Amino acid sequence: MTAVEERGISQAVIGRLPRYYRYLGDLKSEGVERISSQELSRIMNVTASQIRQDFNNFGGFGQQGYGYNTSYLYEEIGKILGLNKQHDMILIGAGNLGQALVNYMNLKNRGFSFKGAFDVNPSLFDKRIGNVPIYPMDRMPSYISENHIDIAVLTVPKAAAIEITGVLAKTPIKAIWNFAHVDLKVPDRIQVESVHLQDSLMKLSYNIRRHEEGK
Amino acid sequence: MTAVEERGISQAVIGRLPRYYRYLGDLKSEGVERISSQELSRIMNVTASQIRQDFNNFGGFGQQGYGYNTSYLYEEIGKILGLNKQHDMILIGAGNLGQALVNYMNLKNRGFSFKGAFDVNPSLFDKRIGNVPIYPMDRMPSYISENHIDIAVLTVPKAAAIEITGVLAKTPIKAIWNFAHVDLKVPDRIQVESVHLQDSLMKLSYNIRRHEEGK
DNA sequence: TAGATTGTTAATCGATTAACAATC
DNA sequence: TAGATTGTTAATCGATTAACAATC
Repeated sequence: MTAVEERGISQAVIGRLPRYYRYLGDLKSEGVERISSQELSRIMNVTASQIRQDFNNFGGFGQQGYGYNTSYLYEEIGKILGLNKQHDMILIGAGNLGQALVNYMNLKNRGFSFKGAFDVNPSLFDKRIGNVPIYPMDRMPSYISENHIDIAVLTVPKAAAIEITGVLAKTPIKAIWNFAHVDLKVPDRIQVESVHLQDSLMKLSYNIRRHEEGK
Repeated sequence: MTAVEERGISQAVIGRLPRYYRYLGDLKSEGVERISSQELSRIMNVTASQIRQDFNNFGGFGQQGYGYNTSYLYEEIGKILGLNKQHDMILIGAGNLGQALVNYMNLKNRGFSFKGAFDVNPSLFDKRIGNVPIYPMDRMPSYISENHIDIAVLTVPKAAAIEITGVLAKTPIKAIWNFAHVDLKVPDRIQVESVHLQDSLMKLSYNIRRHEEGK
């Protein structure tokens, strides 16, 4: 796999990588040393063809007549996903959802770690979320520069999210994990991934209605 | 639009409906009475063709030479998404994330409302999340039947999620909104929508790496 | 009526699946 | 070597975009 070959992978493929990673992690901890695309296709409920095509976007990870080495494939997909690197994060908006994310991520995901939180509410400034201190919002830009923060996690209302994104665009932040119900406009150098909980619930609602109406 | 015509809408289309709904809601509250597919395409950054095709899956909502009536289109998409119906929900797993979701949803989304929460931790049983009481887990199945609960929101660890899904399959629950990092197996009559936060963050991580390596 | 814009068919594009030669 | 299974090309399928006739 060379850098050049990785050009132009579709988001459909990228979107499937975390799921492969999860299943391979499970197989690995079950002590499964090798797996064929056929076996994996049965477990994951996708076609073996798709599995082989997906992996081949990044070069050959398997061996004819043998299959894939579970540990090796797991590690390689981890590298593709950038999970071998440390990602330092800040929380912007220390409300319920934000606090839950900090507690959740700092326990489970070693590669991703919250270093600080920011809010506009002064009553939070002497508090912490677990070990993570809460600072006033206006210290956010300098904190990002000084502490080499990679990812800003946005858990603020819509209007605030747009405003703060403007501020973030002037910092060396690399990415925004957006939980606000709005599409953010950012320079190309900043990656955005949005979690639109309302949209997710609406899809569920659609499927309920559709099933009830017998379609 | 007849029931028959709605057969076989692709998930790609369904996935775009909440975004249309959001933009139309914004336009409506800005006082915009009509909109053409071309104008909307510019605002939403998709093709006008796709907009017209998407809407036409559900019948004609527009008028030649005029465009679409913003309010009417908004209401119709709302109906397609089942947002005109009340959805009663329970929380299963009253941890950080679960509590955040209850506080978040009960404030913002009138159609979706949490009626109760369930947990295995006895120290929570006399507490509430906002107005929502927390009950012992073993009362969950009877509560669902007696209170006609539509949606169970799963914010428990992986192993518990699988076990609880087995219990839910024996109740008249219509849908599961799953936040556990696992793919749930359910009977066809139960709809599942998963929010895999780890997967979302991994996609972001991939895009950071890819951008840094100049691809 | 003339202009605008939908609804809808046709063309294109991309993603998925099938097939099979290469090779371990 | 023979069997198994990948890597990869070809075929199919579905989704997106373009084009334009219908019609408000």
